[in-house]
Amino acid sequence: MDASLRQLAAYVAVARAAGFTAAAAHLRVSQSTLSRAVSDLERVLGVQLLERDTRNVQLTAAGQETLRVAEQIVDAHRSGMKQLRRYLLGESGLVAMATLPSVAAVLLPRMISAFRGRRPDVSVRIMDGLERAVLGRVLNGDADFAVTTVGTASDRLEHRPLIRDRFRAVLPESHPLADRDEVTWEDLAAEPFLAVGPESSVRRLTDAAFEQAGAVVTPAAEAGNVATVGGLVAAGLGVSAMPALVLPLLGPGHVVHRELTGPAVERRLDIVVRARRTLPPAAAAFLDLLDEARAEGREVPAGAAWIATDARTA
Amino acid sequence: MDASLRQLAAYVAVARAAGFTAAAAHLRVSQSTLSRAVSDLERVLGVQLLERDTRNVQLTAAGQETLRVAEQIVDAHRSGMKQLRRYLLGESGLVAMATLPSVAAVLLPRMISAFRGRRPDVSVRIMDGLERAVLGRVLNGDADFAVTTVGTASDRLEHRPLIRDRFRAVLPESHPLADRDEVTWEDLAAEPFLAVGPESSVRRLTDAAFEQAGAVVTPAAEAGNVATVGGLVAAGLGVSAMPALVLPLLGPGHVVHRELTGPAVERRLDIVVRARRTLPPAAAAFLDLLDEARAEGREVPAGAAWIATDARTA
DNA sequence: TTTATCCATGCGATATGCGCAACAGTGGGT
DNA sequence: ACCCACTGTTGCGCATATCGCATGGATAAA
Repeated sequence: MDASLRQLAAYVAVARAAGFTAAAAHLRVSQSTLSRAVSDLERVLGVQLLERDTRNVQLTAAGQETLRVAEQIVDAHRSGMKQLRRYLLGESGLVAMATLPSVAAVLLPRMISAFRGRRPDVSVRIMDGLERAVLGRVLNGDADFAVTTVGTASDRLEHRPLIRDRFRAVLPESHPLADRDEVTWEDLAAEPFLAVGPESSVRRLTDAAFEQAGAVVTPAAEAGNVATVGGLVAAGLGVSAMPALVLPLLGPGHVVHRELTGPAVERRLDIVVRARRTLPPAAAAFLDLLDEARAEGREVPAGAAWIATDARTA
Repeated sequence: MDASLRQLAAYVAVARAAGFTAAAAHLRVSQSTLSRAVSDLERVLGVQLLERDTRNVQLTAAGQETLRVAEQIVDAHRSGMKQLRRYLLGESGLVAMATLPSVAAVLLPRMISAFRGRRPDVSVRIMDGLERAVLGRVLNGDADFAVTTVGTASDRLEHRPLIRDRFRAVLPESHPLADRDEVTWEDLAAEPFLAVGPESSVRRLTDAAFEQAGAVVTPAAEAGNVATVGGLVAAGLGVSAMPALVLPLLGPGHVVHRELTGPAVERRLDIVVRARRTLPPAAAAFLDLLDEARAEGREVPAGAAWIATDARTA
């Protein structure tokens, strides 16, 4: 007892073209098809919609009303499908990413800017936090993916290595070590070391670096976030080591940074997605953009470097 | 490349019921049908919409968006069809009628009131004017039908006699003829006669009545509308004759009216519609109401009387 | 381990949709 | 007055879509 979309679309075309032949040419179907479709619609509705006058067709009163309604329905379908197509092509929708504050502030902005330049109708949501929280966002579905370090692997997550981020020594401006072009972890171990809190993935890596260098370092002080540590360094309380990408977060204080040699210590930033789960198209498009930027070797903040694609899940 | 309504509706049902079996029971179709429909939709869109987990189904991100869109489309179709059904049943829409002022003011109000009581969502538009204008409204389609006198028949119009409206003598309160219960056209012919303008259908009938009575009457005065004529009568300038339905329009002036005997003169009010043209459903419903009122012999203003249905086109 | 439940799929019957070709009505041109 | 060009309708056959039944594979519950 319901009119089909096909019948309604056919009717709209015929009514607008004021003729079956013209409408058929417009829709690229045979004229007899339209004749039947409209005839069927009239039969289904139980009303005559058109006054056929061999020369041209005219709408009856019921035809007018039916045209209004049919246009609404057909338009709703057309615009809905268009909407959906755009979404599925990643041209609309939302990219929800979780990431570390440093990545959010230093690495992502240029990526997001490029992305929004190409896909202005896609919203980007960034949820920054420490590693644990970031991975939690991905696991519970709040975020489509994460760009973060990964301490312990989970079989519910998949990783794609993205960026290598070298640690650099962070020193007070007037510190003796600041005279050198490069310093070693042993050099740092000999100074009062200012560490970030144990929640931070950076802390895990500095601890490991010192251990690897055979040094036992007890932090002279700890702070929850890197900017605070930077402040402590600027105040001359000691030295620290941080990945290059976080350095811009330290602000314009009186600190300098130098290359860190000896054991090359770096953090690896991975793209992390939920295992066995397809990404929303817009998110996939964003990741494609990252891959593209990597393939083109597009510029990345100093101290960071792309990791080639063929280096697969670790 | 477009999803069919059937696929979208199936998907909405499955997504809402969170399962194929439950949705199938709800839609009264087999489960396999839904399985295929959703599968087809996924194929058409090129995206997985549901995570099938043998126990229950979950929406993917694309599934969420598709559900939003599919609901819009399906709702638009459902509500559109409902709208249309109501229109076709005459439960919504517009009744546009053209009629004479007296009919509009005296006969129709009770009919319209009854009609709107039953079909409150139908608008009623009344266009009043003199016979020529009224018929013009019907001919050009402004009005769905008319209730009016018809001087000359047209093959582009169809008539259905509706109401017989007897002429009555209209006299100044203190006029000698006012002492009688009834007067004749000859009586009136002996008095100064006050006529409505030649445009009015009433004028045609009074002229005919005098001629039939063998009297030659030259109006003592003419006025464009009956209320003015009533005023002239009240002022004692003469007498007149008007159909019963017109009398309420004269207002509470000092005029009286009496039965007019001799040749029984009446005007016939017809329902007039365009030939070979189907009425809008709401208008048809209104005419049905009139027929029903006639069949039940429902009360009609004094001086007017229903004309039986079997008295066909004249 | 067994059972019940759920979704996917092969299969055959049927309905629907489509274009071709032939037909029928009508207005303009000759 | 006649004919032609154009319009919409309809019969027909083919292709495909749609449906339900029956079946199979997988998994959670008993």
